[in-house]
This record gives sequence, C-alpha cells and structure tokens, in this order.
Amino acid sequence: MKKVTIKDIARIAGVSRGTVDRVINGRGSVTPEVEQRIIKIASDLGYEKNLMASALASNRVFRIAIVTPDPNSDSFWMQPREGIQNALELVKHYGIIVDYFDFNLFRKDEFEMQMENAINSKPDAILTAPTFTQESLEYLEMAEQNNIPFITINTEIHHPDVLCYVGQNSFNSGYLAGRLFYLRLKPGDEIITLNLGHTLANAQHYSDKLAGLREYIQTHHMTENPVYWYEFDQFLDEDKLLEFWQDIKARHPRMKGIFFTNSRAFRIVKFFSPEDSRRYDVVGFDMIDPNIQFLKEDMIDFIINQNPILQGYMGIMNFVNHFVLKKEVKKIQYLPLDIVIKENVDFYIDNFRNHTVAKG
Amino acid sequence: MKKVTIKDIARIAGVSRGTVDRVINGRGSVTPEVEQRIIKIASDLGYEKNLMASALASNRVFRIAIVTPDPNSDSFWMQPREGIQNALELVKHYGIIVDYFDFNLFRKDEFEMQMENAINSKPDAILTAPTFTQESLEYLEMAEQNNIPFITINTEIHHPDVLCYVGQNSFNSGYLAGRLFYLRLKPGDEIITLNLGHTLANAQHYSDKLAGLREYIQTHHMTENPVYWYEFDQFLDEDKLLEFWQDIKARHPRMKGIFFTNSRAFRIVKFFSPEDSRRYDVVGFDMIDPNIQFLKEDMIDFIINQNPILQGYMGIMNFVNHFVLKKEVKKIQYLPLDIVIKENVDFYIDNFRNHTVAKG
DNA sequence: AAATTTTGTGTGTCCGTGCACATGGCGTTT
DNA sequence: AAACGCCATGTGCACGGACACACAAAATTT
Repeated sequence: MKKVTIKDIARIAGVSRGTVDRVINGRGSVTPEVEQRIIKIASDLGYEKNLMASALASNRVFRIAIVTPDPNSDSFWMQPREGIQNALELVKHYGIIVDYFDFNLFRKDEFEMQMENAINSKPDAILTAPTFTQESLEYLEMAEQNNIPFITINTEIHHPDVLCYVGQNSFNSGYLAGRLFYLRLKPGDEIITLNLGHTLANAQHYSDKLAGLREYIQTHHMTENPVYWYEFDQFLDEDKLLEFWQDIKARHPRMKGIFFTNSRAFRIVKFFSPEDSRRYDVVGFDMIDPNIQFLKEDMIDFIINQNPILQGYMGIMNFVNHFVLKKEVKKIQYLPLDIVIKENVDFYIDNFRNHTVAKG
Repeated sequence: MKKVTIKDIARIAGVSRGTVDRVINGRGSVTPEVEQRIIKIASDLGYEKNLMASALASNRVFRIAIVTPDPNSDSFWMQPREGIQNALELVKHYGIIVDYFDFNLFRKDEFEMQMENAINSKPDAILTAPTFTQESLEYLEMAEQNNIPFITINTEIHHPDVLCYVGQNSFNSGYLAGRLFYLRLKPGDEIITLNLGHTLANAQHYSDKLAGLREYIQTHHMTENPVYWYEFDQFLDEDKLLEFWQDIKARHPRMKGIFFTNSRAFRIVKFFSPEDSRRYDVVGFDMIDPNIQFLKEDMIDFIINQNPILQGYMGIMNFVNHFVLKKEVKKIQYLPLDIVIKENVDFYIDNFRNHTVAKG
C-alpha cells in the first residue's frame, strides 16, 4: 500500500535514481534496454509521480493569461472571474498563477491590444472568451506559433487548435426558449425576438439562438404562431429605446412571447406596466442583478442560465487537468441550460460561490 | 513576488527555522515576545504555508470514510460517488484517501453496521448520506466523542455538530413542483401526490416536500385545485402497483398533476397509456436512467434535479477546504433545484462528469 | 596510439516543511 | 557549589523528485 518512489524503482532495476528520473521524464541518455526495463518495473509497480515533491523540487510555475471582458464594462463578466478565483484557491498550490488582461466588451481595439499583451507575456496558456470571433481566430494562430494553447469559455469558436471550450450550446438555448414559450402560448399569439446589441459582436451566438428557436417552432407549431425579429443597438439611449419599445407594442397587439437574445432583457422590461407583466411571457438570458430583480417581480418569466461561474471554474480546472495532471480533457463541454424561475432563483445565486471560497 | 518561506521569517526575526516552525504550528515552547514578533512578521510578509512541502514532509494522509447507500441497491447513488471520484482526482495529491462503507438503502441494520465500521476505522472525517435520520443522530454523537466530524450530503439532519450539509432544500423542491403544475393547471384539476416507498426512511424529506407543495398551492390557488396524498410501499410488486395505480385513476377522473415525491416516478409512469401521457402533468425527482428515458418520451414532464454528482464533489471539497486549506465552510449548502425537461436534459447528463475525470 | 568527444550512469544538493534530537542557559535542589 | 531538571532555541535529517555536475567507458578524431 505504500507509495512507490523513484528510489524503489531504481533499487529493483539495479540503477541509480538519476537514470530512473531520466526515463520517467523522458530526458534521454539511457540505453534502450535499460529504459524498457525501468518502464516495465514502473508500470508493474503502478508508479505515480508524487506531484507534491515534483512541484516542490522543480519550483515550476504555470502562468495562465486570462483575456476576458472587463466586468466594469459588462457585469456578467464578474461571474466567470469568480469561478476562476474559486478554482485558484483550490489549485494554486500546484504552482498556478494567473494574469488578467481585461478589455472593454464593446471595444475591439482593446481586445486586440490585450490579446497581444497576453501573448507577449508568454504564458503557458490563454484562457479567453473570444467574443470577437474573427479577430480571435487570428490571435489563435499567433499564439499557436508561440506554442500557447487556447482555452475558451462562453463563446465557441470552431478551430482544431482550441484546446477546449466551456459554455453553452447557443442553438439549443434558442430551442429551449421555444419550448418555454409553448408552455403557455395559444394559437395566434405572436412571438417577438429582440436583439439589443451590435450584431457584429457575438454574431454567432445570436444567429444560433434564433436558429434554435426557429427550429423548435417549425417542428412543433409551424403555422400557428408568427415570429418577428427585431434588432436595436442604441440600447443605452433610454429615450430611443422606449420609443422603439412602444413602436413594437403598437405594431404587435397580439404579441405574447418576448425573447431577448442576450442578457439585456432588463433594459426593456423596466418599461413594463403591470398589465404588460401579466400579458407577456418573457424569456431572457443570464442571471445578472437587474434580471434577477425583474424575475422576482414576475416581469421576466424565465431566465436561461449558463452558469458563468462554472465556466470560469472549469476553464481553470481544464488547464490543471491537462497540464498538471496530464489528463485528457474534452474538447467541447456544454454546460446545462438552467431554467431559472422565481421559485428556484435563490439557489442559483449562491451556488458554487461558497464551496471553494474562503470566508471571514 | 517570490514566495515567503519560513526561512525568510527566521532570518528577519533573528531566530532559527525551528522557532518559526513552533510558532506557525502552535507547538509551544516559545517566549511570548518572540512569538508575537514572529506572528507579526509572518502576517506582514503575507506568509502562506507551502502545502506541497508540508504534505511532503509530514507524510500525513487524510482519511475520509464514505458511508453512503450501495449503488447496487439504488442506482441514484452512483452519481454522488462519481462526484467523489472526480474530486479525488483533483486533490488526492494533498494526501487524501477514502474508504467506502456501503450499505443497502433499505436495510437499517447494514447502515448501522457500516457506520460502526466507519467510526472504528478512525477516519479524519465521515462523509455520509444519513438516510436513516434517527440512527444517524446516534452515530453522530458517537463520532463526536471520537472527534470525527460529519459531512453530510443529500439528507439534511439538523444538529450543531454536523460540519456541513450539501443537498437540496426539500421544502423548496415541493414549492417548486407546485409552481410547475400551475404552468398549465386549470381550475378544478386535481393534483395527486404519490409517495412510493417506506415513509420511515427519508421521512423528513417527504414531509418537507409535501409541506412545500401545500404552501405553494395555499398561497396561490387555494381553493381551485384539490390535492390528494397517497403512499404505497410495495412498489417492487408490479401487480399490486398496477392495481394501486388503476384504483387511483378510477377514483380521480379529474386528476391532472401527478407529483412523485422521490425518484421512483418511472415505476408508475411505465403503466401509462399514450392518452395518459398526454393528459397528465408529471413531476418527479432525480435523473436516473429510467426517468430520463420517460422524460424523453414525454411521459414525465419535469424532473427536479439536485445534482447528485455535485453533492459528492462538494462533499470532498468541503473536507479539503476545512482540513487541508483551513478555510471556513458554509454549514448549509443548498444546491440549485434544476428544472429538467426534454429540451435540456442532455446537457445535464454529461455535465460535471468530464471536467475532472481522466479519459482513455 | 594518443587525444578528444560522446554517451550512459551515478551523486550531491536543493525545494520548504515537519520533527526528533542536541545544546546551552537558568533556576532549583541538596 | 555541584548536580539536576527544565525551558527556549538551534540543528540535522527526511520527504520524493529535479537537475546540475562528475566521471568512467565507449566511440570518434587526429
């Protein structure tokens, strides 16, 4: 039951610690037959490297560059960061440190700058939310040339060199939204989808979600419920936004389901009258504070949550598994699409926040 | 930026490593004023013990005794075990080992025997699912006398000596079920709650869930929808079970919502005719295979999931946080009540299964 | 054949901490 | 005052592995 050490192997193989070390770590300079013998003995004895001793002796540090949107530019991004911190508490003793390279979610130039900074800092890996898909692919290539792997969260970019992705499946989240509407929709009711934002960022997310919604409706209730699609990117201008909303209301007296394609449901919902709240079924994304508030006030009916804390947590853990524990990691890890309603929201708020975090 | 070590502190304080060691680990035999000086320096420098070196030098192992139902007696229990394994992969290098003490879910004597075995093995902690509430409390006392703390999952027992609990809030899961029924219930429709099982085990769960359901109905639709409560413990006898079900069907022509209070929805649902599936709204618990199957076939409408894999995972992590990292852990950690439907079930199946587990 | 390089192997030290033991000063006992 | 014991402190080794260096034997060059 005692742990097998390099010394044990050396003794049995009739060689010195150094030779075993060379074999175990593939440092070469070992006669092939001796190497084979040592490999056999090690595997027979079920040798496992003592990570403690290894980390201690090598004094190695793993550096991860985190390139994600600045939480100040979009509060959603506090949550992945929280998951990252939680994970770090647990594994920092393996010698893992992170550097943050924040960028304003709405500024491509900042993203590009920080991506370059990150690559120039020569980290062991980059953990990023590649919200600017096209540009991300370029930097992915650049990092690749420097042998820096990409771990992605939240936004999926399809490229063989991405080590892994943790996040939601956008198509299915749209599909799920469709299902949620049909819990209560009646024939003739209209569904309105609202995309508050610049289509260029997260374009893929957006179109996938709509495709999923469309798919659900087509396969289940094709002709009974018309669907209308709207976009509006000046959502920070309250007056214009209100005007936009009133226009839609006027234009769609039979509107019943409202689908917000991103986290900004709260920006429109705050214009709701009490009657509006009763009339409409609202589905939105992401458990950010204003959305939670409106959910509790029955103004938003469903929030589809993609567990952003877990995204950050798993991003780090994937690194640990791959680089420290040398385990294979799944390339695509879709998180559950949590259906959050007033009656279960509280449990989502606290979850995952406490099991790895120091108190007091 | 370099890590502060005991040696650094010793040098600055003008003492030897040994003295610093005595202060850091509270081994006594240090002049009070020297002690104060060292404490101050350590905190000023932000000293953190190197867990790697510590674990290596002390050769300490932490042993956790796992006392949970045998997965062979109830397949639900495979999932917590999976979470435990996942967590272990990640932290076993801190010197954590576990021993399993399985008991048949339906046999109190086995539970008692294994609990005694576990305590006699003198572990550093016991991680248990105290399904037999009353007996658990006795063993809790016994363990307490041996200074063995209890970490509980899945079943909440209220006692100050429990180190922490990870699991669901039963009351709220019943409340949530109420809400799910009212997505589609109409006035006059009846709700039937079915408890397939011995009330004595998990009695607390059962009554809490019903209380939650009752609470929802009373505060929202008090008089419109009658609720009926049934129990049946010979659920393994198919003939009798069918008879029981047909009797209920005959007795409740206006039955619409069916609430299964535990994971055994599948045992009744398999008797459903196609017409039954269309007519009834079924809410049950736990994502075990037969339930998932019936969910996909539209015979179960909602599964309330309490993420059992995460329960096991967090159980271990709580131990690590408390005993290894010396962090405070929250006494009560309610997991989210996941609403699982056909359209999002697939993502729950795979989740958490892969991010810490070796492949291939 | 001597000189040089290459190749394979062994040894010593260090990583930061835990712990057993040594040491030396001081107060108490006889 | 010598003998003893106690307390505060210092020292050395161990934990398992990483890595630099030493060194002998073999292979290559001159």
